[in-house]
Amino acid sequence: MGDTAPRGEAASERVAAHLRQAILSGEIRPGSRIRQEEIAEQLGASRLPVREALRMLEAEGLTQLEVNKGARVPAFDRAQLDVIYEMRERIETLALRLSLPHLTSAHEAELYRLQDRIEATTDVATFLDLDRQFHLLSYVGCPSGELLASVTRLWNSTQHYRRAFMLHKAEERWMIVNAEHRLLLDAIARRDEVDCERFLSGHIRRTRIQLVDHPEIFDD
Amino acid sequence: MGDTAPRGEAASERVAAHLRQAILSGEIRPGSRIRQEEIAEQLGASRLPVREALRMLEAEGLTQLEVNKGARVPAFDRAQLDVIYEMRERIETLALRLSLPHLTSAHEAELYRLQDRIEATTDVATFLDLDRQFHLLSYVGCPSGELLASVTRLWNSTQHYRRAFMLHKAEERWMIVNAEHRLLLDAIARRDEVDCERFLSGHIRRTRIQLVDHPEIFDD
DNA sequence: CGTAGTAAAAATGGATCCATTCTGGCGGGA
DNA sequence: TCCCGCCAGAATGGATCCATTTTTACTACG
Repeated sequence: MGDTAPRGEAASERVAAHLRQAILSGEIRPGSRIRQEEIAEQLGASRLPVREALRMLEAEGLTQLEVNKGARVPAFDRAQLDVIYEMRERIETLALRLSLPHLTSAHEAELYRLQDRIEATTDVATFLDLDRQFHLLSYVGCPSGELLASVTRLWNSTQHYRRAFMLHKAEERWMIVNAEHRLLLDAIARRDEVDCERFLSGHIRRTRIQLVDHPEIFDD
Repeated sequence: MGDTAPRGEAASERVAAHLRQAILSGEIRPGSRIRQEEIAEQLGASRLPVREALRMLEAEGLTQLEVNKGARVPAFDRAQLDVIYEMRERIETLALRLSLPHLTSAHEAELYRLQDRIEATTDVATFLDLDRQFHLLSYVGCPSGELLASVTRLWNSTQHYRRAFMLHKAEERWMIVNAEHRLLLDAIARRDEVDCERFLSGHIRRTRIQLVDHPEIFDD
């Protein structure tokens, strides 16, 4: 290796972090195969921590491993993505409800700051990242690690299709998302459970409907 | 090794199957540490497929791995289990709704047969196993693998606490569960989405409330 | 010309060995 | 007496090497 320090951090976690970034950024596309020794050589590690990392990412919904057939990034068709969004609707509204009482004013301020940055950017990659940060931050008060892990898995699974969608209908989508975020933000600031649930489930439902209506997104 | 055939099946999957059974049956209790070489020696394999298996089970919610600290079976307190049951309420009603249109009469017959066996048994371990089979079978028509995996994870996480609960309040719980199962079964046979959702969410909610009300279950 | 069979190449799974990190018990000092 | 630090044993993480499976490309046959 010679560049990064093996001290202090587990090699498998470094590999996992690298692959996680590569998959979420779209560098590695859904359906494509991930060759262990290719990654190992690329990161200056042996194949073993790579296998370990691929298993870690499997628990996060970012890879799928089959015996003797290697690892792939899972790909979804319209029907499958539709279900994932219905899961998001139910899981994330629960997460927000449980998070709401524990959100501090610091969290609130950070949410507003994130939304300002979302409205300021014109870059799709930045938008996707900030949008993800925005929602996940709103769940940060949630006292259940299991629930947060589920939410993260769902976001991981949808990441690629959100990007494909934004690349098509960016300008229109931008405005809708921002309007819905503002409504949600104010409901959060008011600690209004009912409005939070209403706005969030509506936000996810409308995204789902629009997303599934674009066949060109699913050209794999 | 010398006893089991390494042919045809991956060693890591054999190890995973063994550990899965051991954890779900309560042989390995939540919170307890799982030593890699102990399992490896016990099953006549090296430590590598054991690590692999532990990672697989992590994706199923049956183990938790920490760097340099080994693997543990996750344990939950009352608040955490409460959240898991709220997730079950939302996720499983969705799974049943999506499964319902694809259930065949053969599935129905098998569900009735399972319920008959549930009512016939007096053994807690058998009851837990059949109850799990009953519910998971009702979701088998669900077209989404992600959703089924989520449901399975939730059942894995609750398994130990269901058992602890049944060991305490068995006779009372038995009758309630059976009554609720019969209502659910008939709703499934009628393909009645509304009643299915109502009976299932009620079933899970009442189980949650009773379960969380028993502090002795959480003595770890 | 297309397809099935086969063999070489590549990729994955597993075992053994070594390095690093955690754990637990002991002793010394405040 | 209690607490902190240190040392030995044990457990985990990683690297290299070998076996098995998959894949792919080539050849031969229909």
